Amino acid sequence: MSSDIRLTPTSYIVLGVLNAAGESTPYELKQGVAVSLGNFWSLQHAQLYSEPERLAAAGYLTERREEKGRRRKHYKITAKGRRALADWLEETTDELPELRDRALLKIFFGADPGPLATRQVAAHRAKLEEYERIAELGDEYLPKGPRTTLDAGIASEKEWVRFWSRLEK
Amino acid sequence: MSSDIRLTPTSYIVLGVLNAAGESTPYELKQGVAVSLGNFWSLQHAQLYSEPERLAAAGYLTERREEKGRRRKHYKITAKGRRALADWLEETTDELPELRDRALLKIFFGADPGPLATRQVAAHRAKLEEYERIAELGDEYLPKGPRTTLDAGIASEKEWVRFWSRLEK
DNA sequence: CCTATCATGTAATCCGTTACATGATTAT
DNA sequence: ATAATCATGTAACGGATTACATGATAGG
Repeated sequence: MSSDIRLTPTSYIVLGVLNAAGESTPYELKQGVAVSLGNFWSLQHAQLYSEPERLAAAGYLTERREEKGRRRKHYKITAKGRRALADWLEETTDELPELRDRALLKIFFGADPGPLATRQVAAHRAKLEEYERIAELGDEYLPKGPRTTLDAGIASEKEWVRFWSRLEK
Repeated sequence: MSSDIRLTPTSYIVLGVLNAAGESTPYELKQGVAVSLGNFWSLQHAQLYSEPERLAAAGYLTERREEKGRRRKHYKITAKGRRALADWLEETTDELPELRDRALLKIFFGADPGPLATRQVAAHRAKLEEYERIAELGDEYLPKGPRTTLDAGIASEKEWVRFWSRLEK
């Protein structure tokens, strides 16, 4: 039973959200992810249908389907799921993120920085403001984890605004 | 002829390297990518075999196979390939990168920041030093594009060192 | 000469994206 | 009522990773 599968970041996102939110449908997952997580790790909505299925088949979630009406699927994390999540949370890692910035890739291959920089500065400024507006809400509205990642996002966006601004001239 | 395919960042990496380096084998591509590009956009070596094949089938590259010995494949960019690369380089974009940092993902879901931060600080410091050593070589050894992305990498690593250091206590 | 490592390639799998489709709700 | 949008789901495709495999070269 429950063939063992590889758990990807996507898996942990589903487990994490489900653990915090309790039983949810894929659509609710989507909502949960979009809010804050989506800013630094976005998912396609289709993944929020297929991934829970995968996890359920392997025993990390239970699946309950509505009998009538929309026949929606509801997922809930199991003990096995909670354990997997907890284990993952405890493991440290020295893996570094990659930038994977398409604009930067163009620069690498010799694109003219000027026009690119103009658009990138604008886009990063907009994102930064969005984050700062959320941060102003105050800590009562944000759990500690999301709050910290928001700080990371703000710091990172500030750096990018600086970087592209320098390139703009 | 030459069914049209979707060009992904991977495609442009192959086109870009091939454009700069001239005719190359997948292994040489790998070397070319590893050096500097690999720091912010890494690829699996297998992709450097399959992607050129895909591009060649669509007319962006020519493929020449050694008749004897290792029967290695040599790829060269075509006029169509150069045009595609040039077009892509000219297009600006306001697409933003995502952080996609696994360590940060753990933080988001409530992992204890301390132990994670310790390892991350060390890893980011090491990367930063590696970059700074390259930067010290001076601009004669670095084309302008790679030099700019190196600067981005340095700025970004500094920011991450600051971020994780703050979390460490 | 043997072993380890580098160089080279293919195959299989699987995850992620894109596309397609339809059932509910809300707004006009 | 009708259109538009939100909510929900499946299917197909393709790119990326992993695993497998073997030929060359260098070091002991």
